[in-house]
Amino acid sequence: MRTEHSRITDPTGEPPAGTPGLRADALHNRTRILETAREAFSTTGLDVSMAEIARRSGVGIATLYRRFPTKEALVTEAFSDQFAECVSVVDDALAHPDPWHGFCWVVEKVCAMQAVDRGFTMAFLSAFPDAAAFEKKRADAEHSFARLIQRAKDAGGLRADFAYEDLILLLLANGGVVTGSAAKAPEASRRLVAYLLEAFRADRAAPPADLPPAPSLDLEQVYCPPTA
Amino acid sequence: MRTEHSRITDPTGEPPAGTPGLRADALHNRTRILETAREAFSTTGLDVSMAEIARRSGVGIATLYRRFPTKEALVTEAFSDQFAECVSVVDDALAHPDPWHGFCWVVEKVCAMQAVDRGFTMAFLSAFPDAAAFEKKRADAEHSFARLIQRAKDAGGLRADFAYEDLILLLLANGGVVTGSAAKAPEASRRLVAYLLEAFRADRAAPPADLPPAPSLDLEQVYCPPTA
DNA sequence: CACCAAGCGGAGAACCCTCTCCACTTGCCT
DNA sequence: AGGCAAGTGGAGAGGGTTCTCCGCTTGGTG
Repeated sequence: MRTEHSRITDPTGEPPAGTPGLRADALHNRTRILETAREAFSTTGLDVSMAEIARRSGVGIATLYRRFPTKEALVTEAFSDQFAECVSVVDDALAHPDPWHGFCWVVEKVCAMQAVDRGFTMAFLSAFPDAAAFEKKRADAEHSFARLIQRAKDAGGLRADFAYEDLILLLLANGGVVTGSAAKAPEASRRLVAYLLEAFRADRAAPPADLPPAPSLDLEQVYCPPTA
Repeated sequence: MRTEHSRITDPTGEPPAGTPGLRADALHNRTRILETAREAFSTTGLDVSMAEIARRSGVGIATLYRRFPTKEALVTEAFSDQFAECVSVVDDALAHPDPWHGFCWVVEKVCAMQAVDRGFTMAFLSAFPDAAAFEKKRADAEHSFARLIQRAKDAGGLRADFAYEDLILLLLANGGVVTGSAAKAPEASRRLVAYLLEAFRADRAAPPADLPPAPSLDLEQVYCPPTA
């Protein structure tokens, strides 16, 4: 038998078990910190200081830093739920009977998430590129999305020269609109997405294809603004 | 007659006469500072420190600050040329015989300028919203652009529900793509612009107009990221 | 050619930020 | 009930930024 304090050992091996054996009060604090952080990052953006989050959570800075050794760790953890939601949105879209509508749905959904949450936008556009925790999920989502694209093309809804990188292009564009349009972000984002989806349609047969080639974008090599 | 040092009084009342009576060496420094700043802001973005600019210019920080009392002043001055170029691009477009091509031309041109100059993008998207020096020019450009839109609509090239705010939408989107795609910015920007221009065309008769209404964006109320 | 205001450089003030150290308190198990 | 590891808070280190102060240098003119 364990002579140590046999913490909340969490017999269910559930995924978010990032909290191995934590004393009850500590766990409570951790939860509060995460709530505060989510709230703050959502409304203000990623550039809320750690001191501010500690203050709003009613804990000392040291506590915050013991639970989340770096700011990056806190951000990663705070947004992991929404990130997972993104992934599941893609999977839902694959289940949609009409490939083109599935495609539109996922684009609209993810962009709407970006629009409503400033911090998520930044986190998503890999403001912290080495958030290894996201990598696996991102890879999965990429794979699923590639299938979604193929299906939508085959069904004739999506133009044939649509490239996977165009999704990143759209996300970056949407990110710019969202961070740029403040309170009006949701409407602005919706309008941009509507325009772009229209341009992505196959039926409006592409004019002399004067579309420049896709520049092989990669969320990894994305520039991260002055958040660091 | 003036008993003071009768500086370079600049008899030509040329517009950029922001330098009233400056000693020769001082003026030389000022020029060098501006060159350095333009270069630095272009490649690195607006978040180059004043100390760095002073160092690269080979002057002390105090000199830099005496010539440009705030960083904002320096940015404003550094980009005033390119800003003026934007304005003239719009005017050139108005001279173009084909309204739709004129419209496309100005959009492509301005977005290309954004794509090639990271600092200009930030400055343009009013990272410094109270740069009063820009206000007049901006107002002029807005007016000219409104005429351009009307002409393009009348000629049947531009879809009728295009709103002036869509230009801002496009600029913000382009800004996001540019800051997000680092070295590949020019290609990425060109591809985005091609997509959007396609969506703006009138001929591809708008489907059941499920386009959300334009959200009355305004470059004034634009959120400025963590540049300040 | 001498004078002196204009111009200069760099130290440092004041303010942010992230993250660390350490003495004190407290939950939990025996 | 008592012991002790786990948990805590706040001061402060170390880095960044913009911008200021002040004593020294120098261009240009009478």
